[in-house]
Amino acid sequence: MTGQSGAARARPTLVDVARSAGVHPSTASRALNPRTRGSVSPATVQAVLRTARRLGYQPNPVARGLKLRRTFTIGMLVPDLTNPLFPPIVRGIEDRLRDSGFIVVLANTDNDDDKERSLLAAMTARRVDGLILATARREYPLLRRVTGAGIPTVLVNRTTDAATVPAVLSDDHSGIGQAVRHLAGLGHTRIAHVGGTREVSTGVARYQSFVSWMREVGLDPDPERIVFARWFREDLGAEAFRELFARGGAFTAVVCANDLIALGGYAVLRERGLRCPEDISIVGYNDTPLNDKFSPPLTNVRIPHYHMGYRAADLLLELIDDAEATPVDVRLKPELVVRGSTAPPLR
Amino acid sequence: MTGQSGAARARPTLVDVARSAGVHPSTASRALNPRTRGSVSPATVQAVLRTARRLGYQPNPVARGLKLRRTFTIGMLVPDLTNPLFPPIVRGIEDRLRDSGFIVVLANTDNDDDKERSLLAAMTARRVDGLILATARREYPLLRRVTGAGIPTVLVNRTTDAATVPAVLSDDHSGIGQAVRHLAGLGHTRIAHVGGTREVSTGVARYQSFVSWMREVGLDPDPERIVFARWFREDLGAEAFRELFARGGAFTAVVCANDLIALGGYAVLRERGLRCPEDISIVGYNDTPLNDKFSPPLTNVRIPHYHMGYRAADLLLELIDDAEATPVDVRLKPELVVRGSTAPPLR
DNA sequence: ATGAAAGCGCTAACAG
DNA sequence: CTGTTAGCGCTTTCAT
Repeated sequence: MTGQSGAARARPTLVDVARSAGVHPSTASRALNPRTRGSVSPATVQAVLRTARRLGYQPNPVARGLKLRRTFTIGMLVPDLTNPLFPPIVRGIEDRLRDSGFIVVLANTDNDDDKERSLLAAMTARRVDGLILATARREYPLLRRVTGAGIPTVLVNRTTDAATVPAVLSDDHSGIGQAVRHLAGLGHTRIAHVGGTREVSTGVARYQSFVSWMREVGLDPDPERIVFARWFREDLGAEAFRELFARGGAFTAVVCANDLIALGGYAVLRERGLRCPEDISIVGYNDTPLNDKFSPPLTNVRIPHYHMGYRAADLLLELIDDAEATPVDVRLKPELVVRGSTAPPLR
Repeated sequence: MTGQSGAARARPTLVDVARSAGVHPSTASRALNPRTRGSVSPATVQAVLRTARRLGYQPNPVARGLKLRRTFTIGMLVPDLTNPLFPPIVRGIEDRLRDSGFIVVLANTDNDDDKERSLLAAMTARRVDGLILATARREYPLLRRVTGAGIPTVLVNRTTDAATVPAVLSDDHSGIGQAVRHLAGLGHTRIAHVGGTREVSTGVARYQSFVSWMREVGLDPDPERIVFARWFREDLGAEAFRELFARGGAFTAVVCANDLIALGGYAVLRERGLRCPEDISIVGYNDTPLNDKFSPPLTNVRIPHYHMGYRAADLLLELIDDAEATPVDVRLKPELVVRGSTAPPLR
């Protein structure tokens, strides 16, 4: 392992290309830029392009950005990349942005407000051209700072109560509806809900949808059968399940606000010697990878995460192009995936 | 949802601060920069600092970078972020780099050479200050282009045969050794190996370590019991397991080159009505999340992914600071995690 | 200790 | 169609 000597032969600049092609730098600039190329004689364009290629010229986006006041960079904040929810979103964003010449700067906030604040400061200091945030809470004061600074921003996966920026979400009302109808169709009547934290939009939306769909199908959304995990985590999901059992009410199925919570449910059923789906049916939410490998394989609502990221990038690009654009929220349809964790109640 | 008006009140520049503090821009610059602050009178420093704060001045790293020929940005390439192996590595890198004022630009290559080439070009064009690559193959010509361009580069997780740049790896020899000794200790003698692709360093290293450790513990690494998955994927792992069975040899345990392959093994055992661990013990590699949720919970070798990323960032920072540094490879120790997929052979 | 001047690499009026 | 000029925001000699 030797050091990386490699003489870093100076990269040719636009001036080098211009000189070598015998034209003025601004002419070279125009020839190189497809948008302005029209105002340069074809012959000159050819000459410039050829020498640029010969010299291995690559424009310097930093210098370009300094002049244009753009960085061709967008910032993305996620709570925690190791949550399997986020990688597909990030991929969707990156795939969409790449084609437009943007790059993605990624950072994790760990749901830590101070960290998020300083990350946001770092990104605005770097003059990112836009921001995609997967970290929204219903109460989200930090958002004002970035929109106030005039940075185009879109939310993904979660939104705020005071919806001031466009968001790309999945349609939780539809998703929970599919779950509830599936269970009702199987013959369940006493269906419980283990919600996620109501601090974030998905937590409330799924809870509210649960209540409204239960009524819709003619069942009773008994508050006794509704509990909330303090966060979307397996251990806290388990905690919530224990509370549900502790209340002593009867139920034969439970709709969980996400997969991790459902997994916590699996653990608690095992603790109590209950079988899934024979004794209790469970449905998860998100369709994170490997859900089909658990025992039993988890029935759940699949959210198009990759697609959500892709659309969020779309929206952001629009916003960057035209600050006056007034894009609306995008709500993608989820889809129920029936596997082994749901079955008719024993009776 | 209304557009984001927000009047983007012009950010104050260094000149604004200087004027407002009644000094020359260069003095303001010196006062703001901790390194040059010494050559400015304390009074002036105070004045500048105060007005900078009052105006909410944030230095523009783009302009700064143009002058300094640095971007305070490092590029990171992963094959596919949705592979649970990579998020913790990325987090380790980001956490380490953040403190030094660097940001991370992330991109996925999907093991596609063209994509990787163009991504690398995009990153060098942007003058990233360094590169961390998790995409190395044993034969890796692309690497020359970046080292040739003088960009400090560190490999993580995998390395190349011609080790020309430092790499942060896990010690596969140790890891496979722990797996083999665990199985041998349980009483297994006919142990098989389902390797990963030999295109990448981890594939060969684990294979070679398997052979040498089998000999070490006095067992026969029969080639009949060694197969390779074409890639580290569940379906291809299953394919390899089928081939292993098709060969007709006897074996009571198998060491897999990674977790996904082990999962493929689970599926094939089920196909054939075989039980794990009663009929066949299986050990995985990586300790990706949820390995403890499968049935049976997967015994495997845990790799300190987060830490690997962290150290890679460390190394890169050193390299950036001192191009003449000749850092060596770092090899982190893995650790066997025994769960339910291994047991003594029935005999 | 501070100011003057130049320049990083590029683009965009403005002339001609 | 092409060249001239100026400047994005910052740092750094070089003077003073």
